[in-house]
Amino acid sequence: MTDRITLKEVAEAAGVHMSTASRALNEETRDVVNAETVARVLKAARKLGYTPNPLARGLRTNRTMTVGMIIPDIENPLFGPIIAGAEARLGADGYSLLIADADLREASSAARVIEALIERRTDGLILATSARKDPNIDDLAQRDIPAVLVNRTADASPLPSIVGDDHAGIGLVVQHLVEMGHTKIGHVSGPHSMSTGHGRYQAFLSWTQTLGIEVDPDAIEEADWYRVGAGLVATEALLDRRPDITAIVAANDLLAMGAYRAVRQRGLTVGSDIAITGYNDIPLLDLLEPPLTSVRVPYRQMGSEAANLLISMLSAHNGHDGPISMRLAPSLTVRG
Amino acid sequence: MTDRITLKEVAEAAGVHMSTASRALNEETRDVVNAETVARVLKAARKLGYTPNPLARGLRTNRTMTVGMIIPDIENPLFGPIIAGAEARLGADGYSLLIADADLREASSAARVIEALIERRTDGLILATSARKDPNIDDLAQRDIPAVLVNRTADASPLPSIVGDDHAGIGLVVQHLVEMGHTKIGHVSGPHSMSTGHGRYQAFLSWTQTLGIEVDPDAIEEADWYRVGAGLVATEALLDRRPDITAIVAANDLLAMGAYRAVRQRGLTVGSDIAITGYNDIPLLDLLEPPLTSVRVPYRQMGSEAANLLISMLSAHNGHDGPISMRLAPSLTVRG
DNA sequence: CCAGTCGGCGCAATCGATTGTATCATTCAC
DNA sequence: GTGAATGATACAATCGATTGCGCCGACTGG
Repeated sequence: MTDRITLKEVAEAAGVHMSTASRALNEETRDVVNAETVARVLKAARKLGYTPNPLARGLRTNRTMTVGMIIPDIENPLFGPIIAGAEARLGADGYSLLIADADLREASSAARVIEALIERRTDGLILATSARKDPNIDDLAQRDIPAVLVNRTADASPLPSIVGDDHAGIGLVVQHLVEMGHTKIGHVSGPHSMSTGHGRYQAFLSWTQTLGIEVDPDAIEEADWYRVGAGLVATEALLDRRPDITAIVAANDLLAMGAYRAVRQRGLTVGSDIAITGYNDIPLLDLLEPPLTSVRVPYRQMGSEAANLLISMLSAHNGHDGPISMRLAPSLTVRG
Repeated sequence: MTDRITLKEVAEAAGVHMSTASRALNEETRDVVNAETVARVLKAARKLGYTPNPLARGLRTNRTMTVGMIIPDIENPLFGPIIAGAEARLGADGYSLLIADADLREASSAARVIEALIERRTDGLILATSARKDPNIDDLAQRDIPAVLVNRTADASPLPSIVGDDHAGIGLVVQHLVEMGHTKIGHVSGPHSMSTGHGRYQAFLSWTQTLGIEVDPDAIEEADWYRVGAGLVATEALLDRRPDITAIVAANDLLAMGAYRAVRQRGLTVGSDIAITGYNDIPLLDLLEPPLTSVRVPYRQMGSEAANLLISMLSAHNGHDGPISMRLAPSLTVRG
């Protein structure tokens, strides 16, 4: 490792004391130093290639300029854009992103990961992991640790969150299907233990009612996981009960793919016999046969808004403005 | 933020001096302290909920227990497993992962990102981003900064790397196609500026020759990017020149999908008219029609091996053992 | 009985920055 | 001309750990 230049060396090169050099280098305190001196210090710093030691600074200021992000399942392509968006926004303000993935199956794992991130003295946390009831969230709020939820939120969350507008999104697909002439629409719902599963389910109920479509509990089946296999099973159950439906709104693209399979297994054709819609608009959907109509959620923006919110919380010298949550508007990608 | 317990407080609670407490808490130095005292300190630490301040420690020891990882395109689902594997391995040794994504289009962007990570005093770097000729890599090696390459490597890289065995992987698909009776096989190659594109291309040449299949430059086309669109264009050019080929080995799944489209646009049927194989075995491929046969690369393991290697480099008190690179064996997932 | 060892700890310097306060030279007001 | 105000900089404490060194008492050997 190359030997690093310290503030003291810069100060000596500029012929001033460390403290003066520090103030000259620091935007905020620059104005208490003579302009000419500032110039001299800056020049010396540039010439020597000075970069402040974040550890020393952090030790003194109690800030690490680092935020932690907890992902339930980093292999899920959903999170790539969220991470990218957050990282870009954080980087613009000099923050770095510490990534940790927690096994979403047990809350204790998430708790451990959160604790590790806090011990690292991260300035704040972005959680992409929450269930509708998550003790960790209340815990964080109680400890006054700056944190925001992204993608999923908790019921009555004490933490601000950035999520997609599931009500609007489901509205898009349901309206689309109705416009296509469908009146018997089923719903393969996501797990109700997650805000997305629950929210989309509620939205489905609400929209079918609003649009005057039949609302039959038998036409709704909950998948116990956001996986293709779970979608297959749920769709089978659904079609067993209601073989007459002509369209299925899946709560997620993977569930939609499961639905594709289930429909095919019955010898029916996706599209002409039964229309299927997805949610999330993950890549490659257009390569399916027939291509899947889905709801596009602005994940990248979601990540960047979450970062934005967290940054504003971290720099709020004044009191909090309370949790300012956001719902991002989705859009419909029509393909089928 | 809760007020944190310091070492001094633990020491006082245990009735010893800071330095003794420090030694007692530290595995390595524990043995110079009386066993009974160690127990007392540990108990006090546990009772008070002491967690060392990584900034203070890092300032003194010059280690942050943090490694940086640079991803060219975090939205590419390929990198999820790599990150997950690395994170898991690093976490086991107390390291955290700082993620940064660099725009792969310009090396200067990568250089900036690398610099930022170094200024953060990361202990080491994992690069998933290198081109075959990458000035950044030589720069890092010259500066003696611990770093490993993952997934892609550079020509004659001075840095150790963990990559997939492209020769073996291409061998798997070519052999498979030959066994299916194909003799006129085309290749849609990835960009030759990347080690994967170049390596698979070389492997294709080598295997066709070994197996006694025709080797015709006209049956090979280089896509300029790992994207569906690029695969489409390349395949069209390929089929224009050689409409008689019966199989295409694509250097990547996305290119394979482009090939699907190109074949269909010509009114041909994928599978019966022209067989297509992919590479990487990204998720959801089995949902294509017909499902895509692809080469599975152990990406998660790749990430964890890279982390493993880096950790061993970081803890090598003795000199380096030189760059120990690895090629991970792929496997074939037959579907079509 | 005395010198030499050694186990066990405490002292204090140190890492590299930030920041409250002291110092000093001017300038200004009255 | 004296005191106060002001601008510019230096001094030194501080953040919380690690670690080289030295001290002290007890034990051992001759």
